[in-house]
Amino acid sequence: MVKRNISTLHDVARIAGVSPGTVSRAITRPQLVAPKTLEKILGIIKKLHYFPDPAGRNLRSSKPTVVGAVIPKAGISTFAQTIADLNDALEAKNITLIVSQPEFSSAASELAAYRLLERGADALILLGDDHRPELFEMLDHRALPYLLLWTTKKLKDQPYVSVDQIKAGQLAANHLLELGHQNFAYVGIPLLHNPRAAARLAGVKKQLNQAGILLAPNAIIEAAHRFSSGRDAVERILNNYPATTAIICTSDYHALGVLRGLYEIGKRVPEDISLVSFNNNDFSAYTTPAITSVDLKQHDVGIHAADLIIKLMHGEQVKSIQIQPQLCVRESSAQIKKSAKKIML
Amino acid sequence: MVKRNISTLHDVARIAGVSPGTVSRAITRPQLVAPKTLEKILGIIKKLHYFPDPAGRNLRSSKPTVVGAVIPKAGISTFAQTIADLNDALEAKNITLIVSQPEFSSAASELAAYRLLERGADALILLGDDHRPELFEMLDHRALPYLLLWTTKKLKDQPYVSVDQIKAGQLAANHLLELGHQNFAYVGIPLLHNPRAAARLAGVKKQLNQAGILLAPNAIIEAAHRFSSGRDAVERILNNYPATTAIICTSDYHALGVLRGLYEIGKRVPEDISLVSFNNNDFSAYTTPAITSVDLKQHDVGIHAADLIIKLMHGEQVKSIQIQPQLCVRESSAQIKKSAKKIML
DNA sequence: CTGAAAGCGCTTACAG
DNA sequence: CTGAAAGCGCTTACAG
Repeated sequence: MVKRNISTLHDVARIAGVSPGTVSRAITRPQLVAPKTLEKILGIIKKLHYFPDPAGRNLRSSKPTVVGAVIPKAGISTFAQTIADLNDALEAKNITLIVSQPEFSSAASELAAYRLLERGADALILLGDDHRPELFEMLDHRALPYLLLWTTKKLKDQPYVSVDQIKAGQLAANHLLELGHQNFAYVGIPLLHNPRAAARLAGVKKQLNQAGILLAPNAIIEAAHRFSSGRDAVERILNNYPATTAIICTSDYHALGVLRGLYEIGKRVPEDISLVSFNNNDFSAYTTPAITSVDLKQHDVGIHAADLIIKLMHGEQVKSIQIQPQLCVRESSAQIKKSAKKIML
Repeated sequence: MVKRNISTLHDVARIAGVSPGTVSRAITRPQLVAPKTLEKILGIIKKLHYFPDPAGRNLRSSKPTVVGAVIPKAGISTFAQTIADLNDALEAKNITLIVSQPEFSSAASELAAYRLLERGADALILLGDDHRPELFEMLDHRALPYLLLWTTKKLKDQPYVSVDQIKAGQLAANHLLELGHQNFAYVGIPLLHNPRAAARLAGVKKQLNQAGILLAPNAIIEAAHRFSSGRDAVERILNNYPATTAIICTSDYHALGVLRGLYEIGKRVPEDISLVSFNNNDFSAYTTPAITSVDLKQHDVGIHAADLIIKLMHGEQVKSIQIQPQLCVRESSAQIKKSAKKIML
């Protein structure tokens, strides 16, 4: 271990010829200190490069200063933008964010939550709503505020910031229906462990069903959340269901892979096949063709989450937020060709 | 503020009928405690959901547990992957990473560094080598270990994990030279504030000069680090320097934009123009055409950084690491066409 | 193997 | 406006 050589509040007090209490007040509530004393103390603080040891401070004051976030890995850094936004917004309020990104499993998440608390988290941000009740009992018992992100169930008693995933699915499907498509395939993250992706698919099905269209089970391809899985899915789609004229991808990562796969076998997008996806990643407007995508508003999630968790830490009541997704139409989706329609009929 | 309701070490001791010291030992050095006592204590700890308050623990033991990282924003989340890798590797050693992403300026970085220390950082990771000496004096004075990431100067006394950016530039230029190109343009991040991008460009120029080729000043386009800037640069390139057959982009973000820009004006890649870039982002292998890119090994940087900062926190000597970049040839670069050669002669 | 005691660096009523 | 004192929750020699 490295030996430290740090001046303490007592050092400052000794040199300034005042009591430690006065130095403490000079830092935390300067209006309580006489201007001349204050000036002298601040000068010494500056000269010594002194600042309060957070351990001592926390022990005494118990103001919440640390938010822990459990954000499981989802194959690709899906949530990087939200984490960055959250970090920025919390830092602006002098709150520290500590993040744990365990593998995707509820046991690993729960362990990660405990570890964050042991490392000093005063509040917790958790992904999804698939947690054991014991975890919430413990949080309640310790009166630890927490916030759920990207939940898919309607929660009554637990504060959350979520995106209407069903609506997102409906927007995607509706867009393609309006363009005249009737033969759909779907490429998605394995649904079992991802209620958000499952909800998007549910929205897609719902909208298709309203139009009297059934999404055939073998037209649903589950694939790991990687570009390569998207590419590899293309062959299976066209084998399983050659009439496909529209593909819906559960994320832009899949979509870029699918785009690549279609290019490799010589299918043109959108002339032969239309493609719609979710997330509206930063790259989606610049691929060729640019990807039509439903924006899931990651940025807004981060901003609202910071806002709500801070309020919760201050003991305030809070209203959960359901964010509305937004369709961004680009080049990968187009009116179905008459020839394709004929083949189908 | 929320009121807490947490059992302390004293509560555990009281219920177990032992002294607080014994409970502390049961947690930190169980081999010093009699098995029967230990069992009883651990049972109560479990029942009470007790875990030690890190504030109390830190105050007393002064073992380093928190690493702070100052990673300025670079337009896009360039460093997200490295931060995630670093976080994972540190978490595995029970070290907490706290990150600050200030705007790109050395004053903002220095302030961020101080803020991280005030929030409990026991060691610091800093980006680049453009820091005021006062910062290092302060760190030395407090015996705080620190590590520099992505430096471009050769440092003797300061530990760093860096990538050989000049070499990266040379690899890119050399690849295109071998393909017969002689008329180059460059699209890059504004060089003034980005020594890494500047070093890559220096490598490019060096390699070109060895081949007797001069990169014309108006063939160097500086652009903000966004996809759109890459796209917008295309027009300027072809206006400034119509003979261009090869474009080097300082990042894959620019490259995707440039690809898009070239597509929009009807230039084919690589038939008309070859494109080489840096970073080897995850999407680069899946665009159409796939982007030839020099891998800057972000993942390795994160892993090595975690390793070194942990050693430094334990007071160990450490050898700085210079990572070698690696060229990944894909579809965006090709042998120059004879016709293009003729035009140039 | 265990307990009593001191103390880590701070903050905060309390008294003056 | 300031000081003396208590104490936040823990760990760690020290003594037994």
